[in-house]
Amino acid sequence: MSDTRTQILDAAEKFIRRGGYNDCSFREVAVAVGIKSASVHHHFPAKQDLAAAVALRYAENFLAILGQPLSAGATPRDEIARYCALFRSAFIAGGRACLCGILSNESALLPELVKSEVVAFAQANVAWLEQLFAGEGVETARRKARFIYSAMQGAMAASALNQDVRWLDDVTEWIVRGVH
Amino acid sequence: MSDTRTQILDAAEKFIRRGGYNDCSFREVAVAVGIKSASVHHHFPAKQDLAAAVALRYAENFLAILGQPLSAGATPRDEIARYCALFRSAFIAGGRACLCGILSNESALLPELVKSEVVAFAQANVAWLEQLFAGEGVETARRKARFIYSAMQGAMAASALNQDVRWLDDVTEWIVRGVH
DNA sequence: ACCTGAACACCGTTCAAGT
DNA sequence: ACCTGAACACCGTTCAAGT
Repeated sequence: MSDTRTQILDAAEKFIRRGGYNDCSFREVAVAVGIKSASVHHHFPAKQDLAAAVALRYAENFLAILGQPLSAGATPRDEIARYCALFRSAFIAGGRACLCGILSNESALLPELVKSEVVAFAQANVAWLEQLFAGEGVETARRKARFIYSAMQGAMAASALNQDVRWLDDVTEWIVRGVH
Repeated sequence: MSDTRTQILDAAEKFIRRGGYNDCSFREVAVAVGIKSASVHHHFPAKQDLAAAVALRYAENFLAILGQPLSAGATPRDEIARYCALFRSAFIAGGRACLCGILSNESALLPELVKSEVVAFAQANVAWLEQLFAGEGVETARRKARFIYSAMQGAMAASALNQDVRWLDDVTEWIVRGVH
């Protein structure tokens, strides 16, 4: 049995992935955990604290799975394929878009605390990808990295919208084939 | 002086682009127009009717600007550049992501009526792009089209998140150069 | 430390009532 | 046809009060 704080984070992540920041309510989280909504505020003073904690936990887990790029003799192309596959399995598992992708498109309405976590996630992703293109100059590396990250986030949104993983597959296919 | 219905659509679009579906409230729309919130329901019975009408108007305008592809001797590369530039100017004008891109990432929480408008927008975009690659076989054309649409939507979200149009520029640069 | 009930100003929606 | 005030069940947040 996990502690109350973890249960709150689990419930909040589920609701945010269901329908974004506004679709996650303290009252619904409280029911899922088995406490009262006012009690949730004891663990996370405001909603932005809760959402920021969810985003941080998601980002740390995502980046931990990515690990160090180009280890064990993997080629850049191998690593790009692995990167894309990670998005695919995240979609298959959750049936929905990347948590930080969902929050990205709500950026205009997000409290500053949540937004900065999402920005950090995007920057960490791009930094990881840039290492794959280190030999090609900073500008090209940055463009390629931003391009792959953007395409995967867009494909995730489209797959979620159409409830069809083949959007992700089509985009992945073209990225792996075309970026060289 | 435009009619009440148009004023409601204008206000609703502004609020949706500010912060998504949930950040657009009948009460705030009513204040912007100068009527009471109950009166807004006379023009649009439920919130999904209002949001669907906003999405439809946005899509029709976007597709009208795109027009017929490959007319006046334009090459596919010209048209791709024009397509990307349209997203850029939409971002510059609104300072925010594509209205249908914002709604895409909220797809899980959207009422069916709104979701189907967003799906139609995505399909119309892909259909337009597919015509640019008509000679390359249906599967390649579909992959390229989905890929460009996804990358631009993701880049829009990233530009809005970071308040920096250079995300869009970097991705556009790579698409125009790389898709051939 | 952790939880609670009650209150506040918000929200979408409904409806009987006005012109 | 178009608008309105009042009510309903929701929301995030606060706070005094309990253990």
